[in-house]
Amino acid sequence: MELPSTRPQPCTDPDCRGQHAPAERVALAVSLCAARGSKLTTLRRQVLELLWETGRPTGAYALIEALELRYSRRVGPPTVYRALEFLMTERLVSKIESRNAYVPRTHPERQQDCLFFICSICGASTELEDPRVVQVLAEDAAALGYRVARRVVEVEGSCPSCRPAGAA
Amino acid sequence: MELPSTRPQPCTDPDCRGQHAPAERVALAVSLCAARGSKLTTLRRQVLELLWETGRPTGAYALIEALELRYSRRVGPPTVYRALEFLMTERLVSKIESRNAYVPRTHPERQQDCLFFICSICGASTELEDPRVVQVLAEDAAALGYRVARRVVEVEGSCPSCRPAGAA
DNA sequence: GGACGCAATGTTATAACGTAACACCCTCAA
DNA sequence: TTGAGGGTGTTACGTTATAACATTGCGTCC
Repeated sequence: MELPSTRPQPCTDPDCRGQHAPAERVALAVSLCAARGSKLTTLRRQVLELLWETGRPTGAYALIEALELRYSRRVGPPTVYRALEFLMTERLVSKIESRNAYVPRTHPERQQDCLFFICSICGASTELEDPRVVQVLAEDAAALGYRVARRVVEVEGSCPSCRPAGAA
Repeated sequence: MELPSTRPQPCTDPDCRGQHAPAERVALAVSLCAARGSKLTTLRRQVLELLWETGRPTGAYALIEALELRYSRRVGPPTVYRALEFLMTERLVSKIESRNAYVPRTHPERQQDCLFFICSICGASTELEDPRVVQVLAEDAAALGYRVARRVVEVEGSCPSCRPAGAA
């Protein structure tokens, strides 16, 4: 069998063009939602901003606290969960199932679920798209007669920054 | 690049030899733990039996109810969670993160984390080992400088039995 | 045999995560 | 203007998981 030879890009992506600051990420989301005709309300935008600014997977209740701190906005759990649901539907956010936490997606315009590498020491996560994973899982699903609706691929480990110089 | 050509086996495995009934699964676990010098106590064995008998991912609180029904044994959450922790350490059980549920593993003697296909209609899950997934994730991890400790790969979809005759 | 050590389990309480149900409010269109 | 619908607020509760400490059981060493 053959797999696509595309290698993963940890966001050295051509269409990224260095638009990596939280504000730029959010601006992209705003225009994307405008184009889609979906409503990125203030609350939803604030949640997305917080996720970008935090820089790591964040739980719903931590977001509630952050909304209070950063925007002096007191909301209940249902409110935040509804915002997260919207953001996930729009592919602006993914849930890290193994952590009950949420991360912003770098490429909301793409359809495929992506992979996440999560550092168990610092808690940071790295998003990746790898067509080879998609391909292999599709083959396995076909062999089992499964129709794929959603992929959850999360690799837990230690990131380079947390394993300085030569540690295994 | 090349990947190992080994194809996944949905438990048509040579070393399975048809030992697929719950009692046989549990017997295997008993001898495995004996060989390892780890203590598969009554409680832990009962939890494992229940998981095999249920035949699908089961939550901790459902196990508490099942222990009461099946063995007239009343236990609190910590007790069951500790049993599950032991069983996971011994690789006799895996957690399905996307469901907060637990499944018995068909090949506790193997080290690699495996993949799960989960039917969102009937709730059943199918375990699979696919060295290609391991390989691809290892390559991605290397590219990012990550050291892999644990893989969570869960594919949600619909199983053949739940999509009769020709449905996409 | 008794005292100790240690692992396993039991118990209580609570933390963390998530949702149902209903109220309110704002906007937009007829 | 009024009614419909989507978004948010509020209350209450359901579900999942763990901390902290008590008890039990079992083997070992003197």
